[in-house]
Amino acid sequence: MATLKDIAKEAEVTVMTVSNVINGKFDKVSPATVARVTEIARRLDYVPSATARSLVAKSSRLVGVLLPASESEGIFLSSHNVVVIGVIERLLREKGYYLLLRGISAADGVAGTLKSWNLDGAILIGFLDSEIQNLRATFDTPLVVLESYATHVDFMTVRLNDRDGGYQATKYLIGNGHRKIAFVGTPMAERGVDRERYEGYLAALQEAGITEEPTVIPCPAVSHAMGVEAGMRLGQKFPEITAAFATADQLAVGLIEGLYSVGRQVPDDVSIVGFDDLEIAATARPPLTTITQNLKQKAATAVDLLLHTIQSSLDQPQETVLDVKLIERKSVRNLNPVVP
Amino acid sequence: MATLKDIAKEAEVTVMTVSNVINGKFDKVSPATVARVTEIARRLDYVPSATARSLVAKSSRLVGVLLPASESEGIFLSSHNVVVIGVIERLLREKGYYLLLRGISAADGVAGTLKSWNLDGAILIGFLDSEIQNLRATFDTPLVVLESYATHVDFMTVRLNDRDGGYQATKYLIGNGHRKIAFVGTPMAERGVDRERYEGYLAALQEAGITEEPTVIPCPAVSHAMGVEAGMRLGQKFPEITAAFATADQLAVGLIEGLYSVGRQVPDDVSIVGFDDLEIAATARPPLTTITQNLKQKAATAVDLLLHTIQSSLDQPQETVLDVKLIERKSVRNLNPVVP
DNA sequence: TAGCCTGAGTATAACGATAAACTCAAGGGC
DNA sequence: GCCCTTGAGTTTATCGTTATACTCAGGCTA
Repeated sequence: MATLKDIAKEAEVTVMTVSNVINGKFDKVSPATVARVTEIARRLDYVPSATARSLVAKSSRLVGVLLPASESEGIFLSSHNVVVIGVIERLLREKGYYLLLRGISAADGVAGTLKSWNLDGAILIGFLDSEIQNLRATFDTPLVVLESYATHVDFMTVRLNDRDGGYQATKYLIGNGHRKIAFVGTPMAERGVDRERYEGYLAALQEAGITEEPTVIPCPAVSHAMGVEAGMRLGQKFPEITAAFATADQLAVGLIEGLYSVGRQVPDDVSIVGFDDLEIAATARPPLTTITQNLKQKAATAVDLLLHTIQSSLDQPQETVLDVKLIERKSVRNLNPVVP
Repeated sequence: MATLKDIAKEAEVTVMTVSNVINGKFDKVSPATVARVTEIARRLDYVPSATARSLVAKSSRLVGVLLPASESEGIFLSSHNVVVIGVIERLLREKGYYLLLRGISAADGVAGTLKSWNLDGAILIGFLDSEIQNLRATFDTPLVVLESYATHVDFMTVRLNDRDGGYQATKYLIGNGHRKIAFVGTPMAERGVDRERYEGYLAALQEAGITEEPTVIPCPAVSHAMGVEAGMRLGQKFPEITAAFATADQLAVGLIEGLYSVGRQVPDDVSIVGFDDLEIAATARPPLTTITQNLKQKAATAVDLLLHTIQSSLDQPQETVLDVKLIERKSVRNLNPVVP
């Protein structure tokens, strides 16, 4: 790898002059020298050393994308995090930043030696409240938090309007004539999103004047298998239910299968609305009506927020709430009489 | 951030002595000094600067994971690449390396300024032959290539035994009494894996003495929608076909739906075997019999190969072919008469 | 007692780049 | 003719670490 020194020797100037040319500070250098140095740099295929630069500059142009890692399995990338990370990567790249991907395991001294890279900032995805506090204490760089289940925010956060998601899903079911609507999820969990979604669900019920006790099928995990189990339970123990709102698409897809296995069809017997709009939602049978989030917008907001904070060095707590909307597919049956 | 200098000042020794303590070179330092310096380092929460280290050392402890990026959409992470990257991340982390995730777009000056980080090595996932040649020319560090569609290999590669996969899938269908078996994929494409799988398919047919011209449904893209289309075509134009081998699970799942839409059921009317064992294979209806690959093994092999090459600095072309196996689910019907 | 080794450091230079201060000749104003 | 400015660089110091060579006092050997 060619260095400034190599170019300087060949061009018979000092490294400083070459540095000035490379960085476009032409007011210090004669046009003839600029041309000569530029040509030599191109010929030697010169690329400035990022490590040397970040040593002298305050900035490393390195952004961490941090995810929780279990001891045995490493990081987990859910299918929407995959999209989010893809968008983050592209935006950072376009802006001249580099992405350090890193799993943070609990045992790992919180962030281990990650500090050594002098990150300009980091995006945290999917951590619990306490973990975020730890990370925040370790890094003095700007941090943006995504997919946080945190209850109180004293850092930059981007999250969905989960409450409105629950509300829209439930209202849609009600609009299709359903009144016995189950909630499939964990309203009381540490997973704050489900609590919010549950509140939206309740609000919609109340607005429609549905006063009976809501039916909740708790799901301690978010997985297909859990959904199947929930579906079987729902089908067998709650025959009066005509619709369900599931707080995750994996659950919703499992639900369809669980219901089917106990002889109940979706949407003919039970209607379902999911949440997340994962790939499986579109390809499920029937295709799943679900709450969709603008993942690209989420990622872009996070990157914008982070880079803006890095550049202005004003790191203020701030919460950005993104809209969600319902996307209509074929998992809900309209119970309303047809108006002629 | 505390530096060696800060510690040195407080311990009243030179930075060199501190450096020796930090790096465990105790033969140069008295036990008393070791204790004192260690304590101060801990108290100041010292972490060595990776940038400074990689400037002086030859090694940066940084490994690139490079993926193709389209101009508009950024990198694409298929669901098995997600698993692969997760495992790569964990293994690198355990070994003290850091992962730089980076999309490479064609327009991007091949690898742009990525060289500036002085990567110790890189893992390339999913590039075309020509792109790999370009990247190889840009980087003088060890490279391991995964999911390559390359036809000839003059670098380290880890790939599946695609031919055997095609063979196993087809043989399984034959074993279940099928003789009219379609191939759904692109045998002639640049995508070399399909060609291999096609060869395995042909080999199995031949072995079973099936001599009729094979039925091929070409699929220029690998997507659910493409599969649906193929399924409709298959169902309508080839009513004699009782089974199909699809070279990707997305195609297979689409196929099920396409067949269904023209009135043919899987597995009752048509049996299907897929390839890849994506998450959607297990949750499809019916659950898809498919060819599965050991993704963790693939990732681990790549990391081992890379780190070993980095440490021994012996970069030799080498091809590692991993076994695949068929995983039996419910998308194949047994046509054999039941033996009493 | 001169010479030598050893333990415990220190001093210097280097990695690649940049910021800031300095040099030094030519040209301009009055 | 003298002083000041300007253009086109150069010099020096610095970022945080590490490798290598050096110092220097005390103890040991012959």
